[in-house]
Amino acid sequence: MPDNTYQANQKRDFKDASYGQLARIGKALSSPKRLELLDLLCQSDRTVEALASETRMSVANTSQHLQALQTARLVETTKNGRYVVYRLADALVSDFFRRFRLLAENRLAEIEQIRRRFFSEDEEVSPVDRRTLLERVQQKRAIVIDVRPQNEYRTAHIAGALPIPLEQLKQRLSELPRTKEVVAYCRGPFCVLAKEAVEVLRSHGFRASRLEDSVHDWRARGLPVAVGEPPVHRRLTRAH
Amino acid sequence: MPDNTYQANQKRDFKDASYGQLARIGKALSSPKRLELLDLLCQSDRTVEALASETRMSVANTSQHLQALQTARLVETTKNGRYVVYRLADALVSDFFRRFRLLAENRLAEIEQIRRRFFSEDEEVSPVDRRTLLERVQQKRAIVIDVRPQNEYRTAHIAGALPIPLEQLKQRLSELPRTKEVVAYCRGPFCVLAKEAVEVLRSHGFRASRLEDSVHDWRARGLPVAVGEPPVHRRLTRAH
DNA sequence: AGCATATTCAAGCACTTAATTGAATAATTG
DNA sequence: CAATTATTCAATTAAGTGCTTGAATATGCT
Repeated sequence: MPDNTYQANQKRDFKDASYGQLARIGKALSSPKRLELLDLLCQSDRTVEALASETRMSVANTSQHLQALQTARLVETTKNGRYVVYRLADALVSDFFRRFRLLAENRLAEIEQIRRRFFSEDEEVSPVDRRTLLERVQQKRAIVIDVRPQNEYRTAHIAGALPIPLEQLKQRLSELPRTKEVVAYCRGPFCVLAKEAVEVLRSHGFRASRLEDSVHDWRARGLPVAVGEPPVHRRLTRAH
Repeated sequence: MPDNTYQANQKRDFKDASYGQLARIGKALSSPKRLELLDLLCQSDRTVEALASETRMSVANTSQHLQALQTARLVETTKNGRYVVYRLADALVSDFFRRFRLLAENRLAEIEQIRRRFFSEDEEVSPVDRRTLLERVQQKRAIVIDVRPQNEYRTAHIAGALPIPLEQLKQRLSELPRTKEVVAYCRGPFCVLAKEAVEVLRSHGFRASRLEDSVHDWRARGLPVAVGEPPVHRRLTRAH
C-alpha cells in the first residue's frame, strides 16, 4: 500500500512536471503584447528598441516581455554592439504561431468581427481572387508589392514581389503600372501597412487591393517564397 | 494632425483587440491543469467528475478550469441528465494541441529529461522500430494493444489494435500471444497507462514495449486509424 | 415530495503578473 | 574619460489567477 502510494505519487509528479513544461509555452502566449512581439519576430530579427517603438510599449516593458519569451525558449538573442537582437529560436516557432493564429480565427468569431470593423470589404483580395493571383501575375495582369520595411522583405518575401516600403510609396508611384491590378501585402492579417498602401494607391487612381496573407501563409500554401534582394532585371522591366 | 492621431489610435485599437483575442487562446493554454484536461478531452468526451478524478483535482476546481477552456471556445458542453459532458469544440483543437506539444518538446529540453527520468529506456519502442511496426504487425510478429478505457478506444484507435483496458489486463493475459512482441499504447507521451501495462506484461514473461504515440500522432503520420468496436473476427483469431 | 448526486456559483486567500519608474550596467562615441 | 545610448534590473502598484470552501442549482431516483 505505501509502495502503491509512492508509485501513484510518482505518476502524478511526472504528469505535473510534464504539463508544467507545456504551460511554460502557454504562459508565453497568454499576453497580447507578447503575441504581438512574436508576430513581429516572425517577420525578421529586431532590436529591443525597434520592437518597443513598433508595439508602442516602453523599452523596459518590451524587454521584460522578450525575456518571458526567451524563458519559454521561443526566441533567442545575440548581442551586437550596444544592441541586443532578438530572433525566433527556430523556424518551427513561426510555423506554430501561424497555426495558433489559425486556431484562434477558427474558434473565435470575434476576430472576424474585429477585422470586418477595421477593413472595408472592397479593399480586400477575395479568397477566389487569391487562388488565381499567381496566374494573373504571370499573365502580367497583376503585380504584387511588399510594403514592409526592407529588411523584412530581405528575410523572406513572396517570390516576384516588388519591395516598396510604405514609407517610400508616395515617392515611388511612378514605378507602378496603372494598367495592372496592384496587390499589396505586409505582415499578415493583423498588420495595417497594406491597408494604408491600398488607401494611398487608390487615392492616386490605381486599382489596388490588400492581400492579408503573410509570407509564411504563402509558403504554407506551397507557393514560391524568395529571400534577399529582388532580381535586378525585374526592377528594370517592372519600373515604367 | 488630430486626424492622423485618430487613425493611429484606430490602428492601435485594432491590433490590441486582435492580439487580445489571440491571447484568449494563450491564456487557456497557460495552466498545467487546463492542459491536462485538454489532453484528456483529445481522447474522448468526459464528464466533469471523470475529469476531476483523472486529474486529481476537486470537482469545483475542475469545473472552473473547464469553463476557462470553454470561454476560449476550445471545448463545449452538452447536458446529459445530471451530467455535463465536455468535449473538444472542433477536431482542429486536437490537431493543434498535438502541434503545441511538439513545439514544447522541440524547444524545452526539460521535457525530454523528465521523460527519461520516468521511463526506462528499454521499455520504449525505439524510433526505428516504430517505423516498421505496421509491417511487423502484418507479418504477425507483433500485436498492438490499446490499454486505455474502452470508450476512448471506441472514439478512435490505431487500426488493428486490440482493446485491453489496463484494468482488465491481468485477467486477460491468456488472450495475448507469448510468441509475438506486444506493443502497448495509450493516450500519448504524458500518459502512464502503457508503462504500467508493459510492467505487468514483462513480469508475466511477455516481450512487451511501450509506444508513446497517441492515436492522433498515428493519424498525423498518415497511418490507419479506426473508430468503434474491434472487428469480431479479429478478436476471435487474436484470442488464444 | 424528499433525498442523493452532479455541477456551478460566490467569496476569500495566497500568489502571480503587467506595467511603471528610476537606477544600474554595458558598449560606443566624441 | 566623460557623455550618450541600448538594455536590463529592482522595487512598486494594481489587477488578475488558482485553489479552497461552503452554499446554491438542477436533475434523477425512490
